Amino acid sequence: MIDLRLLRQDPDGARVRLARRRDPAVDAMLDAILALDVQRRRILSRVESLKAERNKATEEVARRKRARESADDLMADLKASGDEVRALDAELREVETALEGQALGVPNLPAAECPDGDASANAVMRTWGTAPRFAFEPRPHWELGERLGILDLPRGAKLSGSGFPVFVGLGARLVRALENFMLDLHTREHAYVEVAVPLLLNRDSLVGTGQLPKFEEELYGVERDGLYLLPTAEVPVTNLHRDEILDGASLPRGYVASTPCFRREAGAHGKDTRGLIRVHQFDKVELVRLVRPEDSAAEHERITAHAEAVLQRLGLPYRVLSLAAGDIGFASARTYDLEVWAPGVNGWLEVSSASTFTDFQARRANIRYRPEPGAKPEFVHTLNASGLAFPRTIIALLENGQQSDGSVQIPEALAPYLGTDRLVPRA
RNA sequence: GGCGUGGUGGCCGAGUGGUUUAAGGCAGCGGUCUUGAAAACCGCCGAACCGGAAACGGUUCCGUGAGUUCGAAUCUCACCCACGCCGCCA
Repeated sequence: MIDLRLLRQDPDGARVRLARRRDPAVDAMLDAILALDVQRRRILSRVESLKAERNKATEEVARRKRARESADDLMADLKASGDEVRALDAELREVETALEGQALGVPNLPAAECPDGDASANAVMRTWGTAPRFAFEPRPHWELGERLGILDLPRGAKLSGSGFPVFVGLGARLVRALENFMLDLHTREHAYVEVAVPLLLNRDSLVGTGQLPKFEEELYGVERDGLYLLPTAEVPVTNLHRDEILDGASLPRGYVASTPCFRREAGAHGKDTRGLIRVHQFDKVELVRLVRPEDSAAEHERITAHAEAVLQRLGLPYRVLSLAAGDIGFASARTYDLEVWAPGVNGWLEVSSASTFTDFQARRANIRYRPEPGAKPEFVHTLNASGLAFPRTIIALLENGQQSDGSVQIPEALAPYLGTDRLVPRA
């Protein structure tokens, strides 16, 4: 959430910074917030001075009662002012509800380092590995998956609809292998604490990380119980410490979780959605870090390196993009996308998005820390990165590893987890 | 799902309508003592918001929301959560 005090102090500065997002709705929201903020403080000062008077008079009533004197005159006055206080309190609540509603819709301030412009201005920071050269036309993963007998999209569609893939045999084992491989890497070598978390989450959790109230249509909900299926483990893991004050000495904290993710992908059908490219349910290993504000830029580089390590171990060629201010997500201040090379579909696919949220999520989720024992609590900075999302990793493994005989070579680092170093087509 | 018990500060825990300005303890911070540390003793020690340059002043917060009252941690109602027993169930 935007810092209201900062906005009040320097509204034009906030406007200029937010303008880089190229969201035409933002200016009107800021106008509404500033007006509501003035209104709020006007009502607040009135109701607070009324309450101060009332508290004094109430004490006097108590004093007289103890002295067995009459307080009837005072009590009659207080009855009238009580009604006024109630009316003002109601008015205040209304203004505050409106104010919060607006404030929750304002995106995070982009970091100065973000390139200017929309998605076309995303900057390639570096490229790792080399794309394999084929003496034949490389096949897309949906063909490979079918021929290898590890992917069954039609049956997934039968069970749930398109975008719900079924993995069979070594395909299912590949999912399990990726999970164990990534979790082992991050816990053993990058010192993350593994957590297994709920997949159904309440509203507060989704507001905390910024999915709600704005992106309700992207979420699957269980309306009867007021719960939502997680779109990413970022939500439960970051919210682990919602409404807490952490010991400064315990920072930075790193958590890793492997979970399914559910996304409605409303309106995304038709383009770039074939096979496993864009699905409604997928598994992902997610990294989350809670850090001191002064460390967040360095921590952003670190968490990105942790995600990159997965691709490097798998020997998959990838590139790192710095997203432009007009392309970063709602809650993000700065994002690096990791895109893996997929020769079968002849394109770069996003397998990880590493973001720093500054204090935006911490403010919404009320996650604070004490810099020193006895010091005032401050908001932490939160970061996350996929490490990695499975379907596109599987796409890259199949399409980069494919051989002329239709088999697929599995990277050395993954083979022990899969129990074989080669996937072979069905007879 | 039914019945019962409970929810108080970073943690534990007292408090059944008005000096609660939430007792007491633990943890934390500062000090005395000590070569240093521990122990002991003394003092300080919640959060948010509003006004103010600051000093400071004010308001709110005892699971959440509504209500009764001049006044609510305390009384009433609804909801949420935890625990126990019963029922159902992997």
